Amino acid sequence: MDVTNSEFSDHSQGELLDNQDQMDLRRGPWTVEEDLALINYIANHGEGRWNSLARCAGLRRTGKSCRLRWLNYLRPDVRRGNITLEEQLLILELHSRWGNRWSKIAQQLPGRTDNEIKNYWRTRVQKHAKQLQCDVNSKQFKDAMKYLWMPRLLERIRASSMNQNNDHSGATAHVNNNNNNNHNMNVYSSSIGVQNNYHSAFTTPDNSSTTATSSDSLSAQDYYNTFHAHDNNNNNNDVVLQSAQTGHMGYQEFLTTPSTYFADQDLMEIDNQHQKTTTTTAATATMLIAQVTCGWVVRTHQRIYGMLRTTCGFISSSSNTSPTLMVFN
DNA sequence: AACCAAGGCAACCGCGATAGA
DNA sequence: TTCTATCGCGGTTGCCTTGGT
Repeated sequence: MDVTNSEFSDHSQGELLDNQDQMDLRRGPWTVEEDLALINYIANHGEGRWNSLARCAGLRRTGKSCRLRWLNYLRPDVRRGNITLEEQLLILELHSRWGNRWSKIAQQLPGRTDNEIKNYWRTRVQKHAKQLQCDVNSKQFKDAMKYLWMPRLLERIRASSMNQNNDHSGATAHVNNNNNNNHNMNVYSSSIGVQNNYHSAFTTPDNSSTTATSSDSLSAQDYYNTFHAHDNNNNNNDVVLQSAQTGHMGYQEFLTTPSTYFADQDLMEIDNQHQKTTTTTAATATMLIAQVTCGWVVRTHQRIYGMLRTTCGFISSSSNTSPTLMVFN
């Protein structure tokens, strides 16, 4: 493939290059040699000033191209591999909050790039919307995400966590090791404080067990169940209940799935104790659980559920737990 | 084995924001 | 204040892979 771009121009940004430079510029996939040149140069001189960096490194690429390659692929902390269930959950939740703010969303998933998340959204999430024959921004689709997809992800995360605990006792020890590096870690660090803690969570070697697979897709029956209910009754709560009763989740499990029952004021109350910033929605609970089950606190996340139940007025055997349990040692 | 369609993803493009001369 | 260079973001494109026929 001839990747030389004789037509390249980016004059709109004032990134002017002389004609000879433009003739020589390469486009398309990067070669190993180019990657090495970029890595070596940045290792010795640091990043920034991308146009001059490209020239000094002897790369026949635009500064933009170099920056993109570095940020999205070569950076040492880029996290490769499939999007995990926890990450999926976070993406769904954060997108519902922030929309297509890919960069902002990516900041909450250390090692993931905005490009990767954007691609995930466009290929996986929009596929579901297409299956539903509805717009990805429609209420119909958002309901499907909130009441089916996200609870399903939670269930799978929980199941995966259980398996890890049951299958190998080392899982707990590992989590504890992580926690040792994060004394007094606070689950309610929420979107602002998540990043540091998240990183250690993602280093859990067993997280591949929660990697996304094709089975993440909602089945046609799921859609039917949800929207058949929707057709019969426009009351959202009824839709939820019917979905729970007819879907894969058991009713009791459904009741204890945070995104289905959390009231805004409940979480606002909790969230206010830890940050005075954003309005917290029911879906925040989903994110918190995702964080919890990410690995740092697999052993204790059942207690979190208990606390959350208590917070929402669900009296259970775990109701003697209190919000203080949200701080881990 | 060959062809085709769909999916996944890396890379590119355009534009607005920002910094600094 | 204006102009230019650069950065960063979101949208889009197009190539490669995979799965189905």
